[in-house]
Amino acid sequence: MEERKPSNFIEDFIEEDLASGRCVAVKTRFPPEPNGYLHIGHAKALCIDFSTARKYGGTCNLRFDDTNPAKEDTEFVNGIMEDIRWLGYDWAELHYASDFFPRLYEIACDFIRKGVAYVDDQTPEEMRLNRGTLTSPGKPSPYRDRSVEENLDLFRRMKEGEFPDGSRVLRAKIDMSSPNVLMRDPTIYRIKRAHHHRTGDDWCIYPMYDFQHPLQDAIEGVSHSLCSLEYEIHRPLYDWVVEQAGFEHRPRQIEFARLNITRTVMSKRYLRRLVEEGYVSGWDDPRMPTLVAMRRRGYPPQAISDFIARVGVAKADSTVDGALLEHCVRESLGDIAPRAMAVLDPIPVTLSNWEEGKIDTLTVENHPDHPEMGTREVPFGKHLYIEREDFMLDPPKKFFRLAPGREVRLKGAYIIKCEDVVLDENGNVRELICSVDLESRSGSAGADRKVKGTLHWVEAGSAVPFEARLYEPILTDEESLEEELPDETGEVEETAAPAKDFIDRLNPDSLRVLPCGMAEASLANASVGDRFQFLRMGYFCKDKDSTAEKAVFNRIVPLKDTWAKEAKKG
RNA sequence: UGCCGAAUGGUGUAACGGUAACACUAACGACUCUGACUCGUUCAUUCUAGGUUCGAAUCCUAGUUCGGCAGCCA
Repeated sequence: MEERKPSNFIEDFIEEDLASGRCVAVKTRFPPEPNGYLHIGHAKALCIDFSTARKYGGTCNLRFDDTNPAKEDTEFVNGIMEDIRWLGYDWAELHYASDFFPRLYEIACDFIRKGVAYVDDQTPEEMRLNRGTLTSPGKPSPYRDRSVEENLDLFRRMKEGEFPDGSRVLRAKIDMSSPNVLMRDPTIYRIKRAHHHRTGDDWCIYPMYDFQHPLQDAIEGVSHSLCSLEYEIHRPLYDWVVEQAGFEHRPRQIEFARLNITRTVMSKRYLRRLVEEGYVSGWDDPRMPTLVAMRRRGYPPQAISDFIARVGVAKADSTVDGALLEHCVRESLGDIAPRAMAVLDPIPVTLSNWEEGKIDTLTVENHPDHPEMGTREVPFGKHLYIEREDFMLDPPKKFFRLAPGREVRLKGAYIIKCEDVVLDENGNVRELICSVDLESRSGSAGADRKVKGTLHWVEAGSAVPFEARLYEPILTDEESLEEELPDETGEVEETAAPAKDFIDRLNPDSLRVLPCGMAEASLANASVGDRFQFLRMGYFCKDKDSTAEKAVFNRIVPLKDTWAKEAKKG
């Protein structure tokens, strides 16, 4: 049998549990709340949950923690299921916390009977005050010692809808002076009249996360409950709840650091704001870190799982460089995306010594490393387009593209020489007049002459117009810049300017639209979702906004560009 | 001032007492009909100070720094 080595601390624990017999079969769960779309941060948790189970021959459930009807919706449960499948995972069992409301209610009653839960009539404000502070103990509620009968009655009446929202809660009776504030009689049920997307108006009381989650894990028979670091402090409560409920089988909660990516918003709250306040076009705006957005933008799912695998799992907070994700996307696309030529920002080129109306049909490979991907035919004629940035009137020394009097090869076609430049009244380049070296046709006997640069191009008469949408990270680098400027005294005054709203950190250039692109004729047949490498410009994916008149292509990710860096240096 | 947790290159992970590895980034070079890809080369005395040991990133002690916790959110 193949040796199975643990590759992170979670698997160390699992090995330990397997060896000690504490756990017989590995069972995990992915427990999203359906209150938004999944983002790449969820993808990390998801990949860990599913792949860990898979590695140990176990199973992983999908469970919707739908215990807060105010924020949840069916739209999100469907979206979440779609995203998980897109990433290539499938769940063993599908559960909704809401399916277990009756059972959870019974367990809560058991807690009351055991004397470990009570109904509290304090106002939220009173509860807050009596909870104490981080450094001082809390005070017991005056209702803490109600009789079992009274508690049972009150709790039943809470459920029956006799009391207004917020008037009472059910609390676990633990320890009001615990150094862990979460253990100071946490609320486990609240009254909330809101329409639930699955149970409708059947219930007006809903269990809290700290009660529902551990019990649900135990009920499902989860062996390892993997979650992010912020729940670490909940673990004693988690264990307490499971123990009080008398489950023989005790799930083990293990926490890991969540994913952060540079210049990326990764909080559902903020993502929601971006959508609701119109900073982006929706949850699937290609600038969003949501999985729907990444899918629309053209990220292959395997690039995401590969990225997650490379990021690793640890307990230390960290921020991964977005360049790693881009690298994973390029790597997976490099091999599978067919090549094509498209000019994003065209300059017309007229070939002075090419006969008007004459078309030469060239055959070009669809992938330089994969001949089996075949070839396609590309027309070449007197009128062409090249990329505006591939021409300079007065080029610096290291620029080896087109300039007055210079030669370049047009990819798969001929070598041309810039003979004349037509400027408009503002001095902008309107058109280039070039001569062709008729002997230099790719593949012909005279084609081995070398020139410094090779450009992509498109034949004007057959070109397909399109709109290119180019993306950058949604946040500027500002945050790090701010951090580099600490006050001389080192003191951060409380009167200092409040932390910048993240809205102020939004990158104004996160979306750049180039509406006048021209693509080679073969792109006319592309379908929405098709991905290509536009030679020298990056990987692109046809967007759903495309119309019959004009295609829209999202740039998934640019190619690496050492010239751009060179040019920037000045 | 309480409790819980974490500190390894620019970034993220690895090394499970035996002499710091892998990936990304960056820089330089080779190759190139994509300035891509590919291929080379370069970039760390493991937060600090003590201690244990033949030997410490790993163990111990004391600090330092960072993160989380006082919802009727999850």
